[in-house]
Amino acid sequence: MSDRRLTIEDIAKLSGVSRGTVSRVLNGNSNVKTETKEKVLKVIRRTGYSPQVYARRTAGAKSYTISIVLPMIGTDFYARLIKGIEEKLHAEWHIPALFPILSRERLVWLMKPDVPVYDYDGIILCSLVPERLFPAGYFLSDKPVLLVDGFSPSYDSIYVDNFLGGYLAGNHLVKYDGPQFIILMKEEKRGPFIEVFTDRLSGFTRAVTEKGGSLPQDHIFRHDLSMSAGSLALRDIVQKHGLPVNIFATCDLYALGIIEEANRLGLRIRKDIRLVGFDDHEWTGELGITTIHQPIEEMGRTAAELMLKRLQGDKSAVRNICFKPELVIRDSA
Amino acid sequence: MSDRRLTIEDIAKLSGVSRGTVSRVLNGNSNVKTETKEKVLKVIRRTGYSPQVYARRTAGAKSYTISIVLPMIGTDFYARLIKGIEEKLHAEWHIPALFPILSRERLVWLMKPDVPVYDYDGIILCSLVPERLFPAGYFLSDKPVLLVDGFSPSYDSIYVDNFLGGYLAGNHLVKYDGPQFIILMKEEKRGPFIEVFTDRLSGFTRAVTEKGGSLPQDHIFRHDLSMSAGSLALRDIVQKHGLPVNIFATCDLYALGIIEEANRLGLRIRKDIRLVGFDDHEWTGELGITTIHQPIEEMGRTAAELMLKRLQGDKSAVRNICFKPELVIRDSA
DNA sequence: CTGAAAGCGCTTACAG
DNA sequence: CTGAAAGCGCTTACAG
Repeated sequence: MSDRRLTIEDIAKLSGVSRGTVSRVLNGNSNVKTETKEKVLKVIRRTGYSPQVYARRTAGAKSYTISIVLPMIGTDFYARLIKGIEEKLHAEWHIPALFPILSRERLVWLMKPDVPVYDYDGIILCSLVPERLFPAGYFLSDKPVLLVDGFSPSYDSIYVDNFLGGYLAGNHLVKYDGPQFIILMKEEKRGPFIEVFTDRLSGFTRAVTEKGGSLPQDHIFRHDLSMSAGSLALRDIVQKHGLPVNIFATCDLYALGIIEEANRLGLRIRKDIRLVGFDDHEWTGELGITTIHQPIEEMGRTAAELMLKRLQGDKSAVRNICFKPELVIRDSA
Repeated sequence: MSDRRLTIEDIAKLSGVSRGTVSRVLNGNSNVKTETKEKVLKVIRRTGYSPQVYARRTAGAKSYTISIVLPMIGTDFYARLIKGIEEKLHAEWHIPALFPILSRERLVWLMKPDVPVYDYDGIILCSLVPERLFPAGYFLSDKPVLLVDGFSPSYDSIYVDNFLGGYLAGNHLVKYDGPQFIILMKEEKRGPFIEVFTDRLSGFTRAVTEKGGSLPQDHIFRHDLSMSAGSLALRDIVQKHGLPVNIFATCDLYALGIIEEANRLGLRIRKDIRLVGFDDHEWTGELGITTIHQPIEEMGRTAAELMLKRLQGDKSAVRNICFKPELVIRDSA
């Protein structure tokens, strides 16, 4: 046997039919006599032949695959989002291919049109803003493009009202005495990624000031996205400002770090430290963290459903779907 | 302008050259007169033309993309592994496309040959065992296939000695008085995924029994992969067995849950509970968790390097590269 | 340096 | 039901 990969032509010869017939049994739709079909199938099984996916697509077949571009993997947020997307896609026999933007260079790579991201039936961009991503202001694709955890008037967008989320947190924390603090992720201003943390800060600030409070610059802690960032921030806060304090941890991971550090410092959650997180990840229940719920899986499912509709040819106006976050009160505040 | 996507033919006509010449400037390798090149480039820019990736590949181009099949996203382990892979791939202008196996159905999907996973230049399988995955016992691909966090004599494999990891943990914990416990993930026996936790259990058991100790069935806790599993297990252990206890948390996430629960129960780590984790994730340092270090990023980098070599035509014998885990002693034991 | 042509591995009307 | 043929959008020797 030669080393080269088998082609449809080989299978045709081997089973004594034409290339077209092999293609028909491969695709299973059109009418092929059972007998012929069996004959071809037998050869396929015996030889282990498999068609080249890209050749099929060159010839006009669908890929049944959706590109998902996302800033990272490894966080609960994206794991839940992808889970929601996968769930719905799967039901319609589509599947996601993930392209994480793990480095700055990958961002310029994304702007090249001849990259496999654009190779599939549709594209879901997570937490990205096309207007800022592309110099021309628009996205390089003739396929349906949809935004999750991101907003643009020009694209289907599924997102959550982060300002409101911050506001709800603030509105709850101001009921306690003591100063207000916030810890959030450093975000590039008007960079390619959506600035959800900045929105949460804005909403929080609004709530605090509305009640006559204030949020001085040194009550705002910006860090990278990690548990230890929460620990660090708490240490700083307690050292400089004493107790009690109220802290809005703009993601649950920070809240976790804060609780850890509080334990080490022997501080009491709720007494010394009032804490509100963000995301309502599964483990926050057990830890008694009061948090802002955002329907992450549902956003994913909604996005996938809309994408599927677009793929079926739905040409209706751009949809912007905004979910409302909710305060989930538990022990920590 | 018509609605259909521009083709290379359109660009050729528009710039008054042949299709071949457009292709040459697109690929940038062969000699094209600067003048001609500029002319074509201008048309490309003006029209926003981009070539179809799959058509290029049908005609023989490489994809510069590697499929990564992995059981989940959202854990530190896979985030670090992918980071390592991406790093090296990126240096050689290749990129990873991620295909998480989020459901059982996706596993049977994976066995279909006409699926985009097999569409790229190479395939890296994470934590999967081809012999068990495929009925025929071998993998359906004519491209290079490589295993990370998995082992097979028939495929390039990059993995860590999990038995040794468990042994090191046991060897350290037996120095303390009190009974030994282990918490690990439920794994399907001889399922498609590699059973790393079972290996860690075996190593641990060996160390414990070697020193004359024992590990009764009710000292073994099997759960899903979550922080709260650690909490649950600790509650059970303390309730039934009193203090002090020694616990091998076969992943750091369990250790985190244990520390959380210990705090809530008012138990002292190291005094009441001696704890060894697994993975040495970044945040374990801050928490003072004694843990088993495995070089996750390095495994990723090594895998990517080897894959790149295979793509360059390296036909040398199958490589099995086994990394040794190390005990990192901190406060928790 | 560049055009005309053959070829990549498929699919899908079009006939019969 | 099935073969022969045209076509998908590219690339790449082959000439000149």
